[in-house]
Amino acid sequence: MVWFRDDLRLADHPALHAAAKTGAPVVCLYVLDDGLARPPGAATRWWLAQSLRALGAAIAACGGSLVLRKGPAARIIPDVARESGARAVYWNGIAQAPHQAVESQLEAALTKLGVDSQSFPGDLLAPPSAIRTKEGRGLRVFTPFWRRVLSLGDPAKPLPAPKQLRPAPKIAGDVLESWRLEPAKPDWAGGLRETWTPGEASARQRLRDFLRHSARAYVGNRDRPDRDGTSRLSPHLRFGELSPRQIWHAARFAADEDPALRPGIEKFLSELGWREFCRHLLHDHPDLATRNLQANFDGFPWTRDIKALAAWQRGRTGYPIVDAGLRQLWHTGAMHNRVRMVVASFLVKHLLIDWREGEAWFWDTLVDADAGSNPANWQWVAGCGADAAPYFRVFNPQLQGEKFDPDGTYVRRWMPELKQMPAKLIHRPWQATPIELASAGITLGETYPHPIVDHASGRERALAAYAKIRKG
DNA sequence: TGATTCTTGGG
DNA sequence: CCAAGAATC
Repeated sequence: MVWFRDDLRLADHPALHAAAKTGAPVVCLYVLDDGLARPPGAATRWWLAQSLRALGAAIAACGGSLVLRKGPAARIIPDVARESGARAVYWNGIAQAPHQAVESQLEAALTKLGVDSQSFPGDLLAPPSAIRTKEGRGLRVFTPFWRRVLSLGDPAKPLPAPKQLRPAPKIAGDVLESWRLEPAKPDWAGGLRETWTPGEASARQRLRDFLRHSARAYVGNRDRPDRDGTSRLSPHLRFGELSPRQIWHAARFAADEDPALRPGIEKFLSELGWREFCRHLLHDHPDLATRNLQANFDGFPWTRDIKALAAWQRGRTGYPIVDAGLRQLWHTGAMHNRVRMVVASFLVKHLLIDWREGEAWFWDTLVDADAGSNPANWQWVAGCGADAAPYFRVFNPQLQGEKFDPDGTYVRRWMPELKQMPAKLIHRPWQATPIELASAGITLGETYPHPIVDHASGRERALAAYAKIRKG
């Protein structure tokens, strides 16, 4: 039996590969365990449903079948092992405390039943145990961390997908729809369906397309939300439709074939490195999503402002680049990386709202919401993280817009009310004259809001608040 | 993976 | 007056 988790693929799946190699019939099992780790948000639940459908179809095409069960994994899996007469249960390990706890409970339960169990690595380029300081601590700064990972050389070559699976005896399972992972009334997932095709096949296609078409100009384009320059692999990676080492080897191969890709590939792989870094951080700090990594932030004077938080969530802050980002998120379940930094800085610095509020919103709305990356990067922006952005770095939303979306293409795409605004003014509508506003069809305060905080005074307020906790 | 303000040196 | 760079938040 193979227990599938955040590894919804057939290729480079060490547990599945090992099970298929035994030549015995293989039961493929996915367990929806709401009590394990952090309950998924609405957007990731939607993705999970699509990805499970794709995985089920792929397994069926090899002659096997995917069994779905709901409940505590440590109880369900031994149950299914007994029902199916499984001799062994294999899975790919997840280096996160709650998952590791379940893995060891499960191992004990299976041993009691006389069922063999085995866990395989495959979710990371390097295990946390391999990247330690002399004192045995995890690295807290990205650059030395990534250097250490690179110094280990290439990770193992990806494993092939099994060509055939011997069918196992029929086991009762849930119907996917009964899990109600997808929204029904209302069905808000239209924008997600337009934007994404979950599943392993689509993930591999996207990787190929990226390496073929976007890697060359990645360095210049990756920070430009108005261009199509990023890989958009994050949700596929989040659900393990691709493994990091598949990406690593495909990218290296592409760079070897075409040296012109090398700078882009190097930068791209370092982004994979950030994912790795965040997961290692989560391994060392299981409470990453709730606790400031820098304890002096525990007394930070956050404001509770429900109305400002709601304005931010719905993209009604009066800063076009911020609002466009949050609308893109609401519609598609994703946001361009550059804009994530801008909206996060705005929430935490201009509005002085606790980073956990923003983290929770992203957790619920992002299709790529990741237990490591999401909290680690929010902490980074807030300045309380391991390798934190300096506290005085307050993004100016107007300048960020003008620099990274110079023609306003990105803003216009997500903010139809600003469509008529000329590029010169699109990132600062509050400075437009009444005539300019009228000819763009905008009434400030009605069709588009006034800025909910003034940038200069918001910046001063943030610096004053951060000054209070500085030395602590 | 910043922004702002002040200084400097050229026109 | 302005661009470029340094200092500071």
